[in-house]
Amino acid sequence: MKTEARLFKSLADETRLKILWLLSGADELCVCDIIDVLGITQSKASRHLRYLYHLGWVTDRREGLWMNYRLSVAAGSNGEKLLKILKEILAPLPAAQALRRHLERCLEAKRQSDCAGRLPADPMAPQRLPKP
Amino acid sequence: MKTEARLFKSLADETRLKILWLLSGADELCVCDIIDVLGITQSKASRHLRYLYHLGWVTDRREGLWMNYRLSVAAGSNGEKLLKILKEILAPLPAAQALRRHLERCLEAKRQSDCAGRLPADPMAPQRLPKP
DNA sequence: TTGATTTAAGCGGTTAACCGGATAAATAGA
DNA sequence: TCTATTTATCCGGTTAACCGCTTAAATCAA
Repeated sequence: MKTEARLFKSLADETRLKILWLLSGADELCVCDIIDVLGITQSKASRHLRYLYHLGWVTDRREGLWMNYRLSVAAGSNGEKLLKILKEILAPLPAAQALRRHLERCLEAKRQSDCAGRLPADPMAPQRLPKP
Repeated sequence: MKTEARLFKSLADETRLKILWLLSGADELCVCDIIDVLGITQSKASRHLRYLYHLGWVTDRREGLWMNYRLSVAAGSNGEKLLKILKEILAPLPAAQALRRHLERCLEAKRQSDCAGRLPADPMAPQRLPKP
């Protein structure tokens, strides 16, 4: 039953809760998205994402310099059940809703400003603007 | 969201998981029941039960020397949802099933010997009031 | 009152979790 | 190649969690 306690422990941290919440509303996010939206240090974001990765909550996908993470819970698994409850618990919270909106704003800003330079879509866009 | 992280943290301990599991299969248990079934120290059992009490997982009811605890999750609450998932997660585990059987054996022994297990090995000693 | 019994809480010690800052690794472009 | 950018990891320091032992509090019987 130590395994099950560890599963709950992976949800016993506010930052990880927020990360899972954000990922549950976006198909894929990179580390710098998490950094921007949550306003946390790079080491903190990366550490928690690797933590979730090693526990099987997320998968990683490299795309050039960026590492993208997305939720990965098998249908019928304990993780899926817990994630469902987690969403039910967080959904009514104003703080959680604000986080979702903040994420959308950050993603939109990224699309417009530059980081579209990440995608080989627009060769006319200025390459890699400095981040604030 | 700190509150929600704390809620998951209350399940991030193997002993508390076992206690909730036992309580979910018995209407009421006293501290010494937990001690016997889990084979843990008195301070450990009491500490975790008070922890669960202060978080609203259980209620207490004094009955003479004994303090009885029972689950207390409001219908539709986050706690009720989590408890449901917890039971689904633990139910198929052999360790959890064995725990349930062990609890039944302990309770049966207690019923038969009329609390003898908790008293000094003196058959002539005055009997304490039997528990309903 | 005294003594026995159960439980809660206090006390120190150990371990684990979390953090920020620094560094290393990986990648891409010049 | 060299440089810039992103991410992962390492390093230490701090805090929080958990534990066993002990003591205090509550209860009941003699």
